[in-house]
Amino acid sequence: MAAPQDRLDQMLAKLKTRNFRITPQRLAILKILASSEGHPSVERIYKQVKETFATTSLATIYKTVILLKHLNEVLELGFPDGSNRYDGNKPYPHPHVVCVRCKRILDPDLGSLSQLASEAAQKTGFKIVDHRLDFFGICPECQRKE
Amino acid sequence: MAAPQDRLDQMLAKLKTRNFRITPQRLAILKILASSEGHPSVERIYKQVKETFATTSLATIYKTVILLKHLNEVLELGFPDGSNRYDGNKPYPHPHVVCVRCKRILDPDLGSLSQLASEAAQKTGFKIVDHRLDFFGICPECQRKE
DNA sequence: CTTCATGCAAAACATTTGCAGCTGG
DNA sequence: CCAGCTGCAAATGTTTTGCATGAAG
Repeated sequence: MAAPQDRLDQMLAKLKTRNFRITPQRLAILKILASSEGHPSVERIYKQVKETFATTSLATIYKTVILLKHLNEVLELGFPDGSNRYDGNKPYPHPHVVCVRCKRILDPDLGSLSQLASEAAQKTGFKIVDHRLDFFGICPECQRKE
Repeated sequence: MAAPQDRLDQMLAKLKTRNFRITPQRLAILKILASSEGHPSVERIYKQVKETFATTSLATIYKTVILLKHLNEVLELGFPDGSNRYDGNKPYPHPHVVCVRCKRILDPDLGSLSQLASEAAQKTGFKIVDHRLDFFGICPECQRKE
């Protein structure tokens, strides 16, 4: 996984290149996303930013996250129940393992996924440009609490 | 793929077993879902049902779809943009190929997915109970229109 | 300085809920 | 008959939008 500082610098560089401003609020959001081990939700980011900037609004978080998504600097993980989680650490498609109890999300290193993608392309004639792979289950910690 | 008639019968059987009533509206919804080649949205189901029952309400569609989801007779596919699509034909997890242009969704037959699941379980210690695999791309028809 | 971002509040949406009346079994 | 379903309308919850003010560059 990339060092958080690297990711932060990459994000900042992209914003500067595209002439978007670096505001204190944005910087705070970037920092959280760049080191997002926990794949935070918008609400979680909001609460963290408010610890530093008490007047920050949810709208600002949404606007920034959408901006970063369009710049391909954050990966959006939407779930059927409407919850959205964000990964600024690895902003490209990759498999996830989601605990259905505590909602923690991990990134396992899996081989042979690209193989599946070409199989899908071959069998359907689609030109594949993106993917999403989630496994749902119960994490070791929650299993212990059973 | 199961014959639509088989799926319809299975759904009806499950409803009867659990003592849920077979109303004309429900029957119409079941028929659509049982033969859901197109992975319809709630809105799409609503429009189709209204052709037969003009006074049907959206709430009824939602209630029925949620009921079927809880009975494991329909698979819900939620997407980050908030759109939900339903598959009553194969109500168990399976890979999808989604056209980002026309939104059509196909079911490719892919091997070696269970292999990935065990790899994920092994590497994370999770007890895997469900999964979701989507490939996004451009279908042959939309490629032709390029 | 000028333009863009912020933050508030209101709007927009999709989905859910409450409830009176209807109807399947 | 009568529990459960329907359909309406109102409520909900989340994300988006408009706009006046403020700050980045």
